[in-house]
Amino acid sequence: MNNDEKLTGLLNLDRLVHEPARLLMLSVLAQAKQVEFTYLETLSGLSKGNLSSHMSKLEAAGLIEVTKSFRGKRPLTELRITPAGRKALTDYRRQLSSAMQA
Amino acid sequence: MNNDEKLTGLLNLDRLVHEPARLLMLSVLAQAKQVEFTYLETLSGLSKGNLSSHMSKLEAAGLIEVTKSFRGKRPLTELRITPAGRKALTDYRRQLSSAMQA
DNA sequence: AATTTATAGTTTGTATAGCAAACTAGTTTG
DNA sequence: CAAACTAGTTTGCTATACAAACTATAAATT
Repeated sequence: MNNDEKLTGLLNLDRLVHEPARLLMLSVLAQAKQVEFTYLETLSGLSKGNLSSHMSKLEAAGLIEVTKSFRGKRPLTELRITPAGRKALTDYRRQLSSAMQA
Repeated sequence: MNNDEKLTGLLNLDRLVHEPARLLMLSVLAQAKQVEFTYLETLSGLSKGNLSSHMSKLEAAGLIEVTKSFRGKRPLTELRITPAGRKALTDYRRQLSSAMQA
């Protein structure tokens, strides 16, 4: 693969992963077994609505799993990365690194 | 800067540079003194309209310079990266690398 | 006990932007 | 001279990122 091909590869980046908010979410999820919605909210500073929307998209694409339960009497939403999500993140990183060093 | 801060830095990425088509354009421009519009068109496979639009945005932000002239009797549009553009690309890469290795 | 405030999200509305189709303007070719 | 090609730009559509408004429950305050 020559230099130009590495660069044009940028156009094939997975847009779902490329979005900064979702890239952050996946990166955090890749490092923990499980993460709470509210933790991500605090960490990222994103609005609940925005975070909820990104969460739904990642879930719909099968990159994360979401479980809703209760802690005491309060709703508790937890997120986990799936094998597909881990692969998507890895692939994304590989493509980007390749283009970066080009 | 701790791990979380590196990751949340993703949210501060320059969206102008982050867009794959423009990242490609800047990356190509960073490696050559000057590049023709038609060259980028062929290389990227982007439609003329799309390319023109991205070019205008990069120019408006001062990241590239565009000169229009004639080669023989045909219009010739050439693009060059500016110091500001080079800096924007460098900063973008640094931020992303930092988050990637986090 | 009733009202306010806080928690934990979801839904809705808006504004931006990426993309290609359609258009403009000039040039070459048959 | 008409058709086709070159080199871009403008326009219109669609998708999406974002926050404000909303829902629902629980805790705190008066």
